[in-house]
Amino acid sequence: MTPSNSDAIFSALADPTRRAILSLVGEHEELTAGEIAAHFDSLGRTAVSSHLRILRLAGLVAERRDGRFRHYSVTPTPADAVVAFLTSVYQHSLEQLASAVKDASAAGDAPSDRAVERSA
Amino acid sequence: MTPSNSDAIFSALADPTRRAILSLVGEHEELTAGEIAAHFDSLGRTAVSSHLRILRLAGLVAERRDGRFRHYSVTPTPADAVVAFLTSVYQHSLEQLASAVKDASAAGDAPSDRAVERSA
DNA sequence: AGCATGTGTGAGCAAGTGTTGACAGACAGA
DNA sequence: TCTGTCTGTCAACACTTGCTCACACATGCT
Repeated sequence: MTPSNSDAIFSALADPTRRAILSLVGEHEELTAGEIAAHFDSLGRTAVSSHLRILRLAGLVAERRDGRFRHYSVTPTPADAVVAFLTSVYQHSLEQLASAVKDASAAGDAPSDRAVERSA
Repeated sequence: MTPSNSDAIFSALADPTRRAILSLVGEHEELTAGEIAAHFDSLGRTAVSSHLRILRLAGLVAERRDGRFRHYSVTPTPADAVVAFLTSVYQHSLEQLASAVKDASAAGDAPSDRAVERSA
């Protein structure tokens, strides 16, 4: 029994590169490791591979092996731990959070991590 | 202008101790640094102080100075960056996320980080 | 003023994390 | 089968992070 899955999830999310990878994969149906690595010039292939491994271990991405390729996709229901935590902390202002989610949903267009800067 | 606030937020959330502190503070209106430290026997007072500083810098907790005491409380609208990111990644299964939030809300009782283990 | 209390800060050390380079395995095509 | 491509893993390095100890600052009480 590992202590808690949320540890792995939050640790995985802590790294900006991994969040970028997750965003990138989320924008597509599936991406191969090579395609992902191609998007990060400043990063070596092995580095991307390592990040992918961590994301996979955290259950945030799924891996599908197809010949010599490995296709990655975001796991559909992964945010459980995150939502559970947010709930436990912000239960008081939960309606606010819910409406924030709704607003974000209405926006439709993926904000992409950078769009968050406005919340400075 | 700092590049992005989400970095600080996700980094702050990456540490289990800090999440525990955040949960603890969230369960109360306000807590002094000493009260918070008292809840973590395995942790020194200065360690808690350091975590508090990181949480404060990330904008996750607010500090109110009252005499020689410092009262900490969770910031009401901090999850913006988290929600924005989740949205960008899971926009496809966003309704699911919204309903998860609603369910958690309905549960009422704070799950507390540990309750997340079920999502293994 | 003097002392006790509540709390943050800086130095130093132990542990963890990310990146790179070299190597190994799996598969497709000739 | 042989070669090239796609990808993961291992060892080593530098960097970052968290913890403790000692000290400093501010406030309240006597």
